[in-house]
Amino acid sequence: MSAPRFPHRHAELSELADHLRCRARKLTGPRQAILGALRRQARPLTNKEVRDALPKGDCDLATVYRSMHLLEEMGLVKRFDFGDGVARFKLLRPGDDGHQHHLVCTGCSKVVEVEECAISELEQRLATRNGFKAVTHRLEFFGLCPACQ
Amino acid sequence: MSAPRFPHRHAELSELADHLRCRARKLTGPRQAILGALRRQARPLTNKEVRDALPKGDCDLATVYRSMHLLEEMGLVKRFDFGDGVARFKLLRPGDDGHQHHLVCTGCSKVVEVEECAISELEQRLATRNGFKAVTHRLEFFGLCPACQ
DNA sequence: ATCGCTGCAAAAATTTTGCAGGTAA
DNA sequence: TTACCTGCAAAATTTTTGCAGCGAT
Repeated sequence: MSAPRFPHRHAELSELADHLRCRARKLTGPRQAILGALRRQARPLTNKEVRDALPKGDCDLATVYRSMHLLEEMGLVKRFDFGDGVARFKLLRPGDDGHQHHLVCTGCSKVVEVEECAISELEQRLATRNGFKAVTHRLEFFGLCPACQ
Repeated sequence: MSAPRFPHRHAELSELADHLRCRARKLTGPRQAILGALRRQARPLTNKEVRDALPKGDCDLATVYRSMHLLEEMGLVKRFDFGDGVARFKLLRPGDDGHQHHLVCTGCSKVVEVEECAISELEQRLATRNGFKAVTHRLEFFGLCPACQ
């Protein structure tokens, strides 16, 4: 009868279960494990990093790719592209639309989250001026972190 | 003795020649052809698009890749990443630092250039606050163009 | 008992590299 | 002549797909 000790964990797991049920998808071990790996890391992870974060043999790389597509479709995970040819994914908390940007060190790949976003006005203006609909944007910053300078 | 009829073309070619000479590189047919292909298209092109824009057999795909690296190093070309896993390149005019952003149609890949950039202030703030040096950014907008809606 | 899911392996797609011969300087 | 460049082919990387068996519902 007591409140759960780790409300986040349970909320996320049941959220996953709900999303899966809606689409007649199944709550499997690999999917929970992948979600767990993403939860343990604040920075966006590549598919390989996700697999390597799991106990050896727990999940095939192809399954990670497939799960990421699914989680992305369901809006539980957001894809990032830091321009080095590898996709990265970050877990979204409930109510988080994933619209943060990042400051990425070109030396060590350290990632700092950027809260501010000063572009919605420009985005709106562009959409109107060019007749585009459903306009979104991607913004990432790159530089050398103190340790890498 | 008359002024050249196509000052752009000659300016770009001699600029290419100059940059190449500086680095003890050679002005070859494929390199001129690639520059020509980029000049003919306003939108950023992928390596394959560049090769396919050239007369069949004029230039090997590997040579396009190698040339793009070189042209990018020399600052004659800018690399873009629209998040679909393929690199794109655009010719830079002299004095153009390539710092424009784009509004890309997710339907047909049409690209609109965006003149404004309202982020230098935020960029500066981020650099200072986090101790990063040499901070740059990438910003792209995505949406559905009028024809694709 | 269904379907969906997984691992394994093969295939695709993009990009890089090695090498022998050719070419600009 | 010398060093760079090119085409061809092979390799390396990242991502997708086919398939037979396993597993969640």
